[in-house]
Amino acid sequence: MKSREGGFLISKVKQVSSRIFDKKLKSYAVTDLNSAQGRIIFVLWKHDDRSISDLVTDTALSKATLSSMLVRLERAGHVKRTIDKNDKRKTIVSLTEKSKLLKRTYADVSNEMIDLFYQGLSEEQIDAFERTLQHILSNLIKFEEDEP
Amino acid sequence: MKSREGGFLISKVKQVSSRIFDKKLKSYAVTDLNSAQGRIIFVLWKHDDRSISDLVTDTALSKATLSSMLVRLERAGHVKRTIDKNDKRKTIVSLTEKSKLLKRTYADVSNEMIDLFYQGLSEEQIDAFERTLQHILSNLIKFEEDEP
DNA sequence: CAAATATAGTTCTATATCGAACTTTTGTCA
DNA sequence: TGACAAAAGTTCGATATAGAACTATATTTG
Repeated sequence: MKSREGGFLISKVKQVSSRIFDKKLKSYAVTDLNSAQGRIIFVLWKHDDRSISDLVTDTALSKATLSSMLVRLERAGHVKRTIDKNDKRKTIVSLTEKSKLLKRTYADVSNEMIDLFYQGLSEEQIDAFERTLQHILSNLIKFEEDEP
Repeated sequence: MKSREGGFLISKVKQVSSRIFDKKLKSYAVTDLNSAQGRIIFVLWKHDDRSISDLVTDTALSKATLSSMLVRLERAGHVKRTIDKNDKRKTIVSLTEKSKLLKRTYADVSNEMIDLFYQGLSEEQIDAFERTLQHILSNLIKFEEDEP
């Protein structure tokens, strides 16, 4: 059987790309948002006013992680948290104007990252890659849901 | 242009798979080694007695991260550190007997992870995926080396 | 309806991660 | 050779991350 090390490779890619992403953000004078926080803001740009449970699903982070990250994001003025009127257990996380202004710059950095990622690969290869990645993510999420 | 989010997907896959890996290790009664530490031990299994700089290359972690992780790994008895006779700046990291005994169990957990990862994919798809992953990693590493 | 259970978040504690600044040792070169 | 530069690690302070235990609210069920 062939030896596989997809998980190891993914860890390395994640490590290096986070470092580069953070450096690029700084080079664009984005000093009060890092790549980890950006992942959370990113999902809110796609769908604002989400509960923390929703963000757990969207980001694949634990609720403990999100809880503390949101404190920092709120302190930095990127999001605000309000309690859901209809269900007082829920917290609704919303973007502020400040974070909306960052969207364009963040998108530029993201695009630079994507260009770097996929340098030297064809559209077909990229399509196949992202499809496989999505498939792997589904496998993992299904597993995590089945044995909590 | 098509919207790409490979980096975002990879972050999520890394997040979920690390959580699952840690849970699997515990289920195998491996309580004094987690997945992050395992990544370091893993490269030492492939090539023992490496300097910390070598490990920076092999693991894609920063030297600051490795420095503190190795303290914990040494304290837990998984590795020992010795100063290179010929170059006193260098530290040589070596596996202990204890960590060698873990190799089989760790490999079992790794294989379970790989099976889960690639469930429902063909050998060809997996080959292509790992090749692309390797390509992306090369792109990133080259970039990081070029602008330090 | 009251008690039991489930859901949503927070807090606590520990590890992981990194950049920047630092020390020590080695290498270079005028 | 002596000063300067480069290389190898460590330390420090900050953020990221998660499991376990906890609080508060909502839902289910007898």
